[in-house]
Amino acid sequence: MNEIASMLAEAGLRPTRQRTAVAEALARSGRPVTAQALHARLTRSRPGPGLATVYRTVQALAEAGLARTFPAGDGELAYKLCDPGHHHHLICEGCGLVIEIPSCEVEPWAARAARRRGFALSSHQAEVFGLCADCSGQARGRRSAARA
Amino acid sequence: MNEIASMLAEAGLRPTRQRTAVAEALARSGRPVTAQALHARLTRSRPGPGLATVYRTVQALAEAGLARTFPAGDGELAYKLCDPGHHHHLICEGCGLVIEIPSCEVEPWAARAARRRGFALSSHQAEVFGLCADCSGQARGRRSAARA
DNA sequence: CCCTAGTCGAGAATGATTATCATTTCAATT
DNA sequence: AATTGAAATGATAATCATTCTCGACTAGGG
Repeated sequence: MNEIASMLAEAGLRPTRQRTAVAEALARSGRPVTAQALHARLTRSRPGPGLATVYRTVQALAEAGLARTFPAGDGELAYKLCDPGHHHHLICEGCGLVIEIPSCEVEPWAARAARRRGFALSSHQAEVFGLCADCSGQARGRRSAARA
Repeated sequence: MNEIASMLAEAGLRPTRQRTAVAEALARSGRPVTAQALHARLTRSRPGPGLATVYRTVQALAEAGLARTFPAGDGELAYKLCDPGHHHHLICEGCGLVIEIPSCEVEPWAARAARRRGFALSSHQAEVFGLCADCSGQARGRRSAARA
């Protein structure tokens, strides 16, 4: 019934209680989360999936193309539920918010760059970093309004 | 005297024997290498810098802007000596060859994408993947010439 | 030559990820 | 509702890259 559950099923993953919980938590967060953080969040109060299961689930989601990985600070990996199609990301350096950019105007540049050096193009990848409206607004407000 | 040594000195890193060895090995390789691999290579026959020193050195190089990091397979980090300026990379999925692409035609797209969603642009990053001339040539040759 | 900050190195410690394997659950079927 | 084989789970141990510790060492200025 659940939207999340059917998404799992379509990817060939049995929608178990644990997997659904992991995928839901991932969806709820909306920004990249590490497996560790996810596990902590899921087991803070109520009992939740085991750590190994969380790892297995996020990896399965990534393999199925339903999630993307982001390098998190040190060498850790963070995961985020993403649309399966090709897209890029706009990432807020303040709060970690991630927005998908569907249109791909990078393609021609990538093709040209590859061809020019004798490469057979296979794919490309691009991310844009900055401060989201909220975060840059806060930064500006802190100067002028100095609100309590 | 050494070119490598003076590069280190300019970055505020004392050009010790160990550091120079690490930087030279990195330069010799020309493609991303993990700290582990670098250490193995440096100590295979002759005695070389300790593992901790290799880690410290590649990190220092990265912080100084003389090296870039690449995610290597699993969660490991690989390092490669790079020009300090802004550039992108063309990466061969066959042999790991990395070519720097200096011109940045991605900038306007990144700026537009950010502005359109209220982001204050701070930076962007892009990589192109494919097969280099040699690797795609081999793939083709294997079919037609089947050379020994 | 002596001093001091910067370096080194060997090995212990850390911490994320993965493997193990007995147990449980799924879901299709009887 | 009971059966069943495969898939999934979880507690824990094992791995393995990376970082820390701290005593020894070095370079270069005074």
